[in-house]
Amino acid sequence: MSNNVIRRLPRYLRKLDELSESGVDKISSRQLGELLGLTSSQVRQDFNCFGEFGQQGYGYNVAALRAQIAGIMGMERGFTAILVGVGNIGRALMENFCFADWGVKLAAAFDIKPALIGTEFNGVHIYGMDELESYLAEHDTDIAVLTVPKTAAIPVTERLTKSGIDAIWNFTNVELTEPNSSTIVENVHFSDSLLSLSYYVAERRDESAAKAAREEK
Amino acid sequence: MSNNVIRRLPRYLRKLDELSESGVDKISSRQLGELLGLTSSQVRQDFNCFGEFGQQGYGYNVAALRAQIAGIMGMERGFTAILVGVGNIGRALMENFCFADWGVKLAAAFDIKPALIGTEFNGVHIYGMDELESYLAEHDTDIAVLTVPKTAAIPVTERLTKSGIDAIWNFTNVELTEPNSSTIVENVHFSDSLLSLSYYVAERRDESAAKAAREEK
DNA sequence: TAGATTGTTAATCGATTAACAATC
DNA sequence: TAGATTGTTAATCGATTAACAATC
Repeated sequence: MSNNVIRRLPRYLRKLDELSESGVDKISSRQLGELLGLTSSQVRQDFNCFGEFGQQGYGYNVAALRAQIAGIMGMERGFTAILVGVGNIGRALMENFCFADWGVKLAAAFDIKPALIGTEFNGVHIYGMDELESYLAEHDTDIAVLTVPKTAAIPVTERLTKSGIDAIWNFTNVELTEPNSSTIVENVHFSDSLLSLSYYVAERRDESAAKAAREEK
Repeated sequence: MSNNVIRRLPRYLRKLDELSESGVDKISSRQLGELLGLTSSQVRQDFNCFGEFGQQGYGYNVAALRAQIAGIMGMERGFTAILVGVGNIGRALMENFCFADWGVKLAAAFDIKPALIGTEFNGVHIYGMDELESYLAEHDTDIAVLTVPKTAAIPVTERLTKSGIDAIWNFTNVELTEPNSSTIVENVHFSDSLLSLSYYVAERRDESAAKAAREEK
């Protein structure tokens, strides 16, 4: 399936949740497209990749479509995750990000700081880093959330993959994607995001300056 | 400029920084492409969007190319930012994310919690939310980092845009992009990222299961 | 039934890849 | 000079959009 489609599915999901909350229970591809800045054709093509979710002449049932997309994204599979590195970002995720809302169970966290080991954040137990391998040997784990400092990124990743972890949600600003690795890596690169924003701001400022120059003439 | 190209530029930049640190001072489009999983054609096309950065028969000078990309991304423009909402994510950004590395000056932060107002994080002063408008009236500000709780996202965004902010780095899980708005919004949607990862994990598990079933037959 | 909207095929558009002359 | 690699045009590929028959 095209990566572009995969990246749009979560947006549909969020918008459908929003519509549900507002009491909307049916929607057409045209309406949904307008809400997300997409054409109705694209919306229909996206859904048709996975089957027939709508009803001709009627549109899509919001709840049913939501459930279909949730299924496609793997939200009903009971995936479990561990978080490695309980620093600021790790803590922000543990305290403010609701993994369960997206079908993922955050089962444990790991850190090297003695003061943190044995404590809990939001009901999640924090183990010492030396317990990582033994924990993973005993608990089926699908995803590792990597929130360690930059310098620890590579060695910790090696320990994780050696213990059989094949999916990493990477919050370190280190490129983990290796050419021959079979590990699934999803990067949250804050710097890339900020730089993209910076580019568009720069472009906007140039346009304003050009416009001002034209008007002065 | 194509959005795809813009999203690749920060990756080139990070890789070039890495190469610089390792003492590499020239690189060909083929080598750079291999490091990032791109074809040499694509690398050359991307750079040619902005001018001629290389030298035939030689390749690209790492430092010069890095400087060119930094310029394109607006890193030399001295953009300033404020951060609104000093919760866990806000604090994680203030303490661990080096805005200066990407050419952005984080000049101030804002929160409603009286205990935080007047304190500093990493050298950045925290103002009360009621000082937001007066601060923005006095200080040229290019970017607002939005790290407030979900419920505050929309009202705070309105206050920001009314005060002339035209670029928002959005960490709330709320869709701010409005059809007719001229505000530049860059979203960091953790949930979208996790769901994409979840999709690829689900796909991988299905493949493994299919393979196991084939072998059993 | 008439109107609406899907599912799906065909047409268009844009992005990536291939190829190669220019040139260092 | 010979080899290497860019800059750039042309070819290919894939994604988006348009169109419309099917059908609720």
